Amino acid sequence: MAAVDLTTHPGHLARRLQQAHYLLWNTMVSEEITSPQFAVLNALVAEPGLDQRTVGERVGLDRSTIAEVISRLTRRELVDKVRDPQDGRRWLLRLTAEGLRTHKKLTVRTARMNQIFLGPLSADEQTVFFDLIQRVADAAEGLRNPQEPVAASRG
Amino acid sequence: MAAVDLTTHPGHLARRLQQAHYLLWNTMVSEEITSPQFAVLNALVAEPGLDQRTVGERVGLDRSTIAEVISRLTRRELVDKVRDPQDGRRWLLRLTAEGLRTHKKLTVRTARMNQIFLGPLSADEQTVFFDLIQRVADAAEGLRNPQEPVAASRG
DNA sequence: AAGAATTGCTCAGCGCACTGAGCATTTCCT
DNA sequence: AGGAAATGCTCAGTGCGCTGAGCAATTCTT
Repeated sequence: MAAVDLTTHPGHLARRLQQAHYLLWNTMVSEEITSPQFAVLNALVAEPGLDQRTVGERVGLDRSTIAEVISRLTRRELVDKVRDPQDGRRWLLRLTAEGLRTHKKLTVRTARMNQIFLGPLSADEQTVFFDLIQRVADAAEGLRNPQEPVAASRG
Repeated sequence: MAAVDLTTHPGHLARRLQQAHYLLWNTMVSEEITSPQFAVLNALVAEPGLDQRTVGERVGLDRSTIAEVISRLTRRELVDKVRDPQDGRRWLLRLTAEGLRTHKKLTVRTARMNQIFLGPLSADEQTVFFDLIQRVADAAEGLRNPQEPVAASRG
């Protein structure tokens, strides 16, 4: 008899929120391209020619996951991958024409979907919603990636 | 040049929030038992003898996922599974003694973790945080599971 | 009582997400 | 120049999460 109320557990809420989003995305945006895939396309629109690791950093995906996502995008010919001639370890990534078209199309649909998704909240509440989630996520990420001790400042 | 700002995309924020939580859980709560697994244990503490589908409903997992989670929990001997003698389609689920002990232990650690996780927010903000996320998630789930039309109330 | 529909569960297939191990290239240090 | 360290990526393994197809037991209908 020590069951806990999961509605006060942020992890549980985060999972439910993401699932709900996933379903809505599937019906309103695309059944082919997923939300993380869109995030990658978007990162490459902003900064063409990024390498794989950096793209992962921009969208918040680790080395293994970003590799898989990109392999799916290249298989669909939305992204091009070429070895960096300056540094043979890197793959440089770039959208194809088709990739750019896809990004454009999904941008519109995503905006529509977000409106529906956030519909239950007033404009003010939406702002708060973004702010709170971001602060929590940023702080937690900070716990894992402790800042470089900013060089040795004595002591 | 039509890149979008992902920090205003609830889906992206939800994913980051969940990842951040996942990492913290791993370091502060358990490397063996995951958050969804804990949710299942918790549901069975509250209502012993539930069937698989209903547990899934309680914690927000679909039929396939709940089957996998439960198979891991039974493999670890935290949960017992017996055929319902009244209805041969059902598996009835119940915690083992070990499962109960595990739930107890993790309840404590989870509470500690939640404090850290929500640390960046004031008490008031935490309340708002729960409220906003829950409203959005509930509404989105409602879109997918439209209420039974409450019988035919004329026209 | 027999057939149809429903229900609980399993299985295969896809995709996201992480870790640890390992490979190849580059860079850094002596 | 030559070895050590760092860096970008891949691979194998585990777990969550969804869909569609299918099986077996139950319930509903006639």
